[in-house]
Amino acid sequence: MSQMQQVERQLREMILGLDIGPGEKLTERWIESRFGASRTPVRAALLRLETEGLVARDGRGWTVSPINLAEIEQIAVYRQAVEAAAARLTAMLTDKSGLDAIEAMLDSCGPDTPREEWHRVGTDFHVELARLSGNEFLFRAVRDAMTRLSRARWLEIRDEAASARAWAEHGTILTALRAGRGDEAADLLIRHIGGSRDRLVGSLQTERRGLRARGFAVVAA
Amino acid sequence: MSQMQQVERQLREMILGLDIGPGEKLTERWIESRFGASRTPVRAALLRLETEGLVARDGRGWTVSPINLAEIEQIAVYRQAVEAAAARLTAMLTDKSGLDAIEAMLDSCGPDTPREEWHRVGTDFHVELARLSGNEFLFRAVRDAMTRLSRARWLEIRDEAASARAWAEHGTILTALRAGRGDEAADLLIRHIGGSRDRLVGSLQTERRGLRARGFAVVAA
DNA sequence: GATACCATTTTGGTATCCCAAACCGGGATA
DNA sequence: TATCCCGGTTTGGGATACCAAAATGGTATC
Repeated sequence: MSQMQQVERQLREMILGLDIGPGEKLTERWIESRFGASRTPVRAALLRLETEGLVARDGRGWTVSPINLAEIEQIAVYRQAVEAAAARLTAMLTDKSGLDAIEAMLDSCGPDTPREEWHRVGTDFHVELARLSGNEFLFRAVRDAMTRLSRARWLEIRDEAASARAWAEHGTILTALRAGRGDEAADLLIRHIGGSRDRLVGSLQTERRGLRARGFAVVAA
Repeated sequence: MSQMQQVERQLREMILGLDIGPGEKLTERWIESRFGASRTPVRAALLRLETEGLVARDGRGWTVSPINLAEIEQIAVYRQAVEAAAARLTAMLTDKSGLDAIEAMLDSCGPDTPREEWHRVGTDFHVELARLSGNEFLFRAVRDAMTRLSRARWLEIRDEAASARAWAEHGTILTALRAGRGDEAADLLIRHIGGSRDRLVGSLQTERRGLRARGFAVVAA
């Protein structure tokens, strides 16, 4: 694997893992020394992460993108559009094996599953569903949206009840899809995403003070 | 403006203007000498154009993305999802001045308007409509989709009747939006995009032999 | 104590150099 | 004639040097 890809992957992991806080300044030279690569691959990695929305230009320099509540709300609307469309396509599939795989993935999460895994599976549910649609653009849209939401979702304070409800909603969506009821699945998905957004934004607004205290930039809605 | 941005803009224009044919090989050194910049800004420009889908990796090297009929059909589905969502948002606006501006843009095209201008306005109708939604992600999605479609739309053989019909559809969509009938506008938009896609793909399939003769790579659906 | 100003350092933008791998063309061979 | 092989050339990936602009920090001034 090329160094550019390595730098990109490691830097993305540090950003998504909050090892570098939202809003923090980045210098090409720091990244260079941190990962033992020269500026050429570093710049390439930054350019790509910029298109992913994980890094942003700040004047002449670079910044880890802040958590942006307005953006989170806009992404929810965007997701509702593309995930509903993907669901309608997926419901028309005759081969249900893809749905089985997604269900197995959901079922693999139990009470003792680490939080990290819940986070990943909760993301992959949506991404893999979009992939099943067979439409590359819908898939990328969902994947990129979930990437942008990743840090916010990680910072969210989720109560047990909310998590259980979300998982139940995933189940009903799968059931509708398996039965070929695309419109119903789309509708459920839209409500599910709306609910997620409300809880997410609410949680972050509550937590805002604490997050700022940790040095995380949180931009208001 | 930085050289990277200049190279990016000029190269994009050459690709969209078919000065460099779809499928053609690109070398960083050729671009470097062509635009009088060094490889650093050239590489940055290529990385960005890659995310726009105008340029693709070909093994170790670079290629101008071919015209891809399968991609065009997938983009249509994607557009239907995001443009319908944008239309529903736009219909809820109380301020109709944005719609007035779009209508004025449409009206500025007359019988003696150059083809280039029709192409641009036909694109901007959709992009500006999405911009009015106020949702940055829907806007970018439409803008990027239209960019990817640009070359194919330019190569399309459009008969007078089809163009007139498309323009009439634009008008009815605006009317529905102005009246706040978002669902109707969304439905009209979905049909409009579907019709565009059918004519576009049909035209390209008919033209395929001729396009190949011009050295343009056209990938089948 | 606050502020304006200047010297120094840092930083991103660019040009250029090196290298290993891929590519290409021609000649030998079957 | 078709195929294989080999060496020279090209090419992208990476490293580094240089520069102008921006940030920084300390100092003199009010």
